[in-house]
Amino acid sequence: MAELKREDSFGWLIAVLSRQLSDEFDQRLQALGLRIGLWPTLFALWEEDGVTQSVLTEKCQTAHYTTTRVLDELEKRGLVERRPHPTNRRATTVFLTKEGKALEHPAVAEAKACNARMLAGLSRQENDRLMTMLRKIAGLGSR
Amino acid sequence: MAELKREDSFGWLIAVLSRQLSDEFDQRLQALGLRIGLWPTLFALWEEDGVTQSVLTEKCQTAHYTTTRVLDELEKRGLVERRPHPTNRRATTVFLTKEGKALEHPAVAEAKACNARMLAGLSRQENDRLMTMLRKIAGLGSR
DNA sequence: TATTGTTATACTCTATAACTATA
DNA sequence: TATAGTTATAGAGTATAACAATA
Repeated sequence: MAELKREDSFGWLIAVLSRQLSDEFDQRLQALGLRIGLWPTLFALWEEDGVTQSVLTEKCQTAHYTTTRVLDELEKRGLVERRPHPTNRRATTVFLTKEGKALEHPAVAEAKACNARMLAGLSRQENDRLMTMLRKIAGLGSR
Repeated sequence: MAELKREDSFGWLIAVLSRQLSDEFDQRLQALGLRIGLWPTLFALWEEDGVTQSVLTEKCQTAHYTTTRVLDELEKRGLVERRPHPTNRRATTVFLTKEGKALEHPAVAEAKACNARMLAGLSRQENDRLMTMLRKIAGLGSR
């Protein structure tokens, strides 16, 4: 008999849910010609574009070389443009193209659908309580 | 302005927490000479050893080739033994060695410490409610 | 023909580090 | 010397598929 039960481990539950969510979301994004690896960067740009790559790196909580490669792919697909920074010649600023901007609505709709499906079994009150606690744990204040 | 806020997305919160947890847990396991990739298989064996690889594959929700490689590594480290199945000559049964069994207590202690640190900001009642909701979402009944 | 397990291959993510160019 | 970004390389996870042995 094990010393710990799976279902009693927060980490185990989070790992299971994370896997379920990323699988489902990745599949949904395929319908838009995207993949989940492109999502954090696109999302950050929908929040605010015209920022430098180092800003994107920080917002995505990823590594600078990952940002480089994701932007290469996004640029190749015509979703973003790299433009020289007006004053700092080392820096590059990143802008969404019209095509990149147009993807926000359908992509966010898929994200919302994904969340809704996962949380379908909870009441509105449970849903709110859950989100509040998760934000607290993730270190985002109670809001 | 974005159509969706990060902190309002269940999926985004789960992804952040999953990353935090796996980073912390992996670091804790290093102190025991383990890594996180070995954990699901070891955990399944602590629950019950002497099972076949296909059973482990199912319990770990992974792929059969992953089980093969993880067991290769565990065997090389002297934590498990593969033995022929008594009646089915295709199948292999997997047993923990004394060393593999001895790791359960310290490894589970790290898992519990990891969970406790993540949930430190919640009251006992919040903790219980959170776990109940997560189990529900993950499809594990309300327990 | 289906099952059990191994191997080959490839793609993504992650991590370290070396590199260019600018500040 | 530090910053911004690119590139090379390697380890780990994941996926498909081919394969051998057995049922």
